[in-house]
Amino acid sequence: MSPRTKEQFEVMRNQRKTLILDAALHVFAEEGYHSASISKIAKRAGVSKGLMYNYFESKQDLLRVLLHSIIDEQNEFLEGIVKKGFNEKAFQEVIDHTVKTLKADPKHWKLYFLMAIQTEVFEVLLKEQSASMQEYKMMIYQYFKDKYGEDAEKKLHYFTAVFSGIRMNFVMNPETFPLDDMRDLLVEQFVKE
Amino acid sequence: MSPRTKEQFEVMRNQRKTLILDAALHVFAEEGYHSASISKIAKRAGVSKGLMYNYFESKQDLLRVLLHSIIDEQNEFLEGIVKKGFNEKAFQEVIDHTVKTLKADPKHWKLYFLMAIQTEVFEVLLKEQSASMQEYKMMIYQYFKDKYGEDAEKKLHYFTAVFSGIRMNFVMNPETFPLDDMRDLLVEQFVKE
Amino acid sequence: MSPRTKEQFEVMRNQRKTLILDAALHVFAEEGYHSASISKIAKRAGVSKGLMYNYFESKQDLLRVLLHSIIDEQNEFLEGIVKKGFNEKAFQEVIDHTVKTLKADPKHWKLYFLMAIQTEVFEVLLKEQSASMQEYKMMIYQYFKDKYGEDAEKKLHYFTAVFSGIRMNFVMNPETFPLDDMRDLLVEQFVKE
Amino acid sequence: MSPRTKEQFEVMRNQRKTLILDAALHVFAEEGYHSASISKIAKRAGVSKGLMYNYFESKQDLLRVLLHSIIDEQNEFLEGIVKKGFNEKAFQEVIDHTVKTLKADPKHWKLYFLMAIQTEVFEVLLKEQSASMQEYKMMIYQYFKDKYGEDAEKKLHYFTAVFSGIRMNFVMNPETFPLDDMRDLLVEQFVKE
DNA sequence: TATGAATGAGTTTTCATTCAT
DNA sequence: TATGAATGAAAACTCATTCAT
Repeated sequence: MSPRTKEQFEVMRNQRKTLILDAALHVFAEEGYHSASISKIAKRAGVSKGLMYNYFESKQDLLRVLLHSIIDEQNEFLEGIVKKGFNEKAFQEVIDHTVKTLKADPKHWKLYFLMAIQTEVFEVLLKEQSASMQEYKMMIYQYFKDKYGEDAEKKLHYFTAVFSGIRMNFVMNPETFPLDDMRDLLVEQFVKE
Repeated sequence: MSPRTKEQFEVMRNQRKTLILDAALHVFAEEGYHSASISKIAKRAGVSKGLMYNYFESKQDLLRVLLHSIIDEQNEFLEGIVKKGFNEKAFQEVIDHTVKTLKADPKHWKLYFLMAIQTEVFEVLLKEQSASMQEYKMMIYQYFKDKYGEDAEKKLHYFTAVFSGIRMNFVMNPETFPLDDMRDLLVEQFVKE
Repeated sequence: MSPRTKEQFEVMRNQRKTLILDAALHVFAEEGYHSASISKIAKRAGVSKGLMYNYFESKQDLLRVLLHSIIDEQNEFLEGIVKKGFNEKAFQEVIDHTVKTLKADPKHWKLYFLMAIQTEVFEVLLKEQSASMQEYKMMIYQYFKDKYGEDAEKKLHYFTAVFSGIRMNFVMNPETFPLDDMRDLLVEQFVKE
Repeated sequence: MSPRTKEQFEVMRNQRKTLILDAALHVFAEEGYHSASISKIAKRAGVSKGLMYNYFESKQDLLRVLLHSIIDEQNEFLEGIVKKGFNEKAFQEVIDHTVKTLKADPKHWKLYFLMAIQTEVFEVLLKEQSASMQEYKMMIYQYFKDKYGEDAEKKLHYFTAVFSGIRMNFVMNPETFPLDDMRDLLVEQFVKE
């Protein structure tokens, strides 16, 4: 046998890793973190239990990696927003980008919300709340201040509730929940208004 | 010494039961169903593991009892609503009653939402969705139909999202989330409008 | 209230004791020693769990007492046999007495065989094999010796097997197993022959 | 190092499985089903408790496998008997085969009788009484009918008692009970006679 | 004497993780 | 790198026994 090149190995590793991550995503999202056993994930991925630990340090680590593919993308996006400065257009971009990512990957997002709500598992991962997240919060508060004056805080909380409600309802029911319609109503209420 | 009377035992049992339920509520709400072990709950309640099974048949049963104190109250309320017929006033009553119960017992409601989102544990308990729940859904749909015409469905989904978003945000942060303000905005948007 | 006399207490104690023993007999015979819980027995007897320990030292003790009511009666009978000397008539008496006691109290005997077969529980109780038991074995061996000569040992083993087989089949199926017919065949084979 | 091949694993598994089954057989036969704890069996087999569940689904399953090695062999034999038609020769074959299997594997048979007598555990396993068992019962009844006329039923019950008595006495005392002699007497009484 | 609440050691079972190959 | 057997700690649950009243 001709020895594989380093690159070939690298490619294989990544394929395997993706395979495992994909299996883990489905099992976690369907059964929750605790009920999802390493065995089930391994079986679904078509690899041995032992191999899992070649790619991931632990079950927690597996979850961490899955969530970070969401978190990182989000942070990156927020960074972009923050750099450009925040205005009505940016606000709408936030909404549209959220809709797009939700639709592109409902399973990941379902997992994200599932974990976000079960504080225990999640908190560890999110201590590390990004700097752009902080800045983003400031900016959006300023945006509401400009738009609604002294009602800003109330409106911001309301928007947060509406927005998270929509996301939650969608990930729990991606087939039937009319995300696009909701997006329109959201824009109507918080952008055009 | 003569033994305790039946009444004395009854009182003791109820005290203990409450004690255990209270401990269970906290541990479940803080750690989720799976991470909450009977041992932890027993320790928190200050009783032995074994005693738990004197009062509740199983861990599931413990959860069931906790959730039913929420579900039953809700069903009862819905029955009242359904009986009276549904109109603007009833709609507002639903909102106000929800706010009131959320504030009265945020921990129970936190547990309720936690479980509702982790389908697995919950489904079993709620197969038994009450008849009034069904009727209530019909009525509220009719209400939206009357109010918004062909936009009814969209608006209903939107309302559902907003409402659940508010409840969710409140139970996750009962100290800081301004529930009363949200109630006002909700009424303004879906009742007075 | 007038204080009860010592005698009255004694009578009550014995009634209670009988009540408990009877309940224990049924539960043990129906569910086996290990599956029979003290709770079930107490419930069946209509007394509290605690009271059981007022009358019997332990679950083992309860079993011991039950078995001894069988064992003692048997030993007493054997003593009688041994005293009178062993002959054809005595042999038939053994058979008839066995049939009579089996029919009079199949539950006790069922328990007896159940326990006899599960060596563990039983051995402790029966270390104390009575002197008359020993003598009886000698005598019956002599009886077979006289009757069958050098075939005695074989015939004795055969008789033992037949006899225990009959008893076993009867206690497992007291309603349908024709004990009287078996008795006749037994006598025909080992007495008249 | 390269991993073991499938065949190597297969061999290992079978060795281990046999090891565990053997340990289980001894512990069950010595202590009965309930007193035999998985811990004890594991210790005797020299493996961890956890490993037991890699090979058997549950304690019940362990018992089931042990008993089925008896039951299946028996059913197979009966099928053969049924096919060939039942006559004096077949009857003798039944006896001889029983003697042979009893001697070949007294521990298994001891377990079998132990469980058969404790109805509770057993019933579940044996609901599945084989069709050949049913046919066999018919045939043997017919055989007795032909041989003894109107006494058939009595004689059949007697034979059942004798036969089960012999088997029982042997498995409880395989070292000392003269099985071969009993076989001869049995044949003499129920075949040649 | 009588009650049943309470305990704690023991049971079966699960599963993330390790390890020999 | 890859396998799956093996471990061990922890889970839910049971039950004989004790104890305060």
